[in-house]
Amino acid sequence: MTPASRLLAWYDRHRRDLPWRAKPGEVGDAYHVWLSEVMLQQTTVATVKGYYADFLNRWPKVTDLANAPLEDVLKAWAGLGYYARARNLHKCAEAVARDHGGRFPETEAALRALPGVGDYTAAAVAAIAFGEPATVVDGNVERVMSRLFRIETPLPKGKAEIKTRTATLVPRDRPGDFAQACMDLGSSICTPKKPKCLLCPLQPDCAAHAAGEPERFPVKAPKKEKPTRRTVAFMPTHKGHVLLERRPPKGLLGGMPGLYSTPWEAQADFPDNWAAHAPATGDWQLLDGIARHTFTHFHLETRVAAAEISGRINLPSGEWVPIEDLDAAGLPTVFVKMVALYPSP
DNA sequence: CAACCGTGGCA
DNA sequence: TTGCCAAGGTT
Repeated sequence: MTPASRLLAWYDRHRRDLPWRAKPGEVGDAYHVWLSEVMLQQTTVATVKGYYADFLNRWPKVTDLANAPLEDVLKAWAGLGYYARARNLHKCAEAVARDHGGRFPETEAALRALPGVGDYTAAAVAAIAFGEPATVVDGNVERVMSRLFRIETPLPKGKAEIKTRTATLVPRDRPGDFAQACMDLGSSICTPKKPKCLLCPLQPDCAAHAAGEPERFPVKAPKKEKPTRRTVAFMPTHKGHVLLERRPPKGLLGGMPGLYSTPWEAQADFPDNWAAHAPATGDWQLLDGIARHTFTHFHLETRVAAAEISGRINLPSGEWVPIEDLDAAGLPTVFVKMVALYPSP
């Protein structure tokens, strides 16, 4: 018995039924596989399920998604995070429609050239949807393989070695199932903390288990500390509406709607000249409470100021939204937290 | 190649 | 409460 055959036998017994997963023996639909893989980047299965169903219901084919306005796609993506994924998702759909006749290319290299498709996603779609013997390496596979082979090189440097070792295991006949089996094993058995080695089909092959130290792997480079940035955000209201800005198309929360605010800067306290950054003149009053949110590389603390705006309004990029419709405005979570400080009637 | 880029769940 | 982490990609 090889590790791959042990793993596939385990997979056939414990296979999870997921919305984007093909029935046993069937090949996956490339559009479904791609959409799910992009959504699953750094995002949990539980979170993705609802978004995946919404997207497929609204845009049944990749050409439908290509024809949708970017703004609609961003709004449907709101709350999922990493909004560059949504921008690239739309770009990729356009590329498939325009350059590939509405069908996904079937080789790993051609997939890799699409926007938002990196090494992992290209390999996953190639293996799962097209049966190509591609080597799929995600966070789960890194953990499984670093333990199996007891790889001491810290991540991310050790990823090259992990991919090389993984490639030697990929079975030519079931590369897609092998990839999904590795990921399922990593998420259910070979977990970061307290791995269930007694239930693991690879236990007989596992070097880290043999050494009695599975939890020490994968070895990772030390992380940097996150600074805290502080800002004052503005809720300019007018007859039951609030003024939102459209953020610049790239960068943090790019292309998404949000509240106007002072610049988000690392500082010991909230800015005292905040009123100078208000998007309109008014009797600005700081609301009670602090909204806290953590991004990938910094913490953000926000105080919110509100004012009823009267007189002439002249703000080109802003949009007035009924306060009661804010939950449907497609706001990123950080702004949902800020808005929550505003007293509800 | 290191920095940038969200969010929610959980110990 | 805090840190960790989850089916990564781009620059």
